[in-house]
Amino acid sequence: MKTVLHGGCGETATELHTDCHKVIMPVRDALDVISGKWKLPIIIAVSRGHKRFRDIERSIPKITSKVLSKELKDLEAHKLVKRTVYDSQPVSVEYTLTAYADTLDSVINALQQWGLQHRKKIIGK
Amino acid sequence: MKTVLHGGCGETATELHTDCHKVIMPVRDALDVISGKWKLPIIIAVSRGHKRFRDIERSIPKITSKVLSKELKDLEAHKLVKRTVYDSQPVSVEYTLTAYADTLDSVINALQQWGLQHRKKIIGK
DNA sequence: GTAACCAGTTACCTTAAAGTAAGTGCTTTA
DNA sequence: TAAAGCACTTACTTTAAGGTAACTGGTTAC
Repeated sequence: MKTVLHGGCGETATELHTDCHKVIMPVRDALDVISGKWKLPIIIAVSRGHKRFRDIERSIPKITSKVLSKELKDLEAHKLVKRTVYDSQPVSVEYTLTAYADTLDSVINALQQWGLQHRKKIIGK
Repeated sequence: MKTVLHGGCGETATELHTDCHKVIMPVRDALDVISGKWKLPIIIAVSRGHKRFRDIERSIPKITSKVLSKELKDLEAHKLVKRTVYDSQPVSVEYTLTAYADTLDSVINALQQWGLQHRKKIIGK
């Protein structure tokens, strides 16, 4: 995993630019972690109680095991998801959200609300 | 532009899945519109008062005119940005946010806040 | 009159994300 | 004992996003 934080640019910054960058940089940092088609859907699925690999897979339309496997590893590396192996018979694996993932709640809520009204706007016209 | 809304999947839905999809689908609808490296940075730049093409270009580190041109068209198609041509001498072009784009405020704020604390967490360790 | 600014466009190329399909090793159920 | 479930992996291909660089056609400032 590459962890990137977005820093300044090489240019002479005007007041407007400086102000602007103060918003753009953190937003890009956040997008680096959560953007892509699958990361938020996976976080949502796990937060709703889907803990097992196949269970998560079934709860997210169209996802494949290959993609799920890869994204879960990314999320684990970002400390958003915890993977626990229980050596029962047979061995079972559980994925849970970390406390850190809970801090994404406001982001998910904002996106959900916006997505809902966007859908209404699209359908309603 | 393709406008996609995420609908149900073909499977028999359990209670958990139904609940889960109610969150996943709108989030994916929202991500379809705003994800990618450049859309939110552009919206932020325009909202901060950068109206002219070259001005926006300069305010966003590393963006190129090709990408900016394409993304502005996308945003216009999604009714988030308005392009106005003034036939002064020489002709000037201005980009402004629509009222609809203002509804993204809570999304941008949530991402900015999360990005800031994420940056602190990464640097602080 | 030439250099620079504006608002882009064009062609080409690289990389990363995602999709397709099949297979692995293990276990439990019918 | 054959089928199906679990948790994945591997190999290959397609698609989309983004980057590089040059160029257009107009305008204005030096």
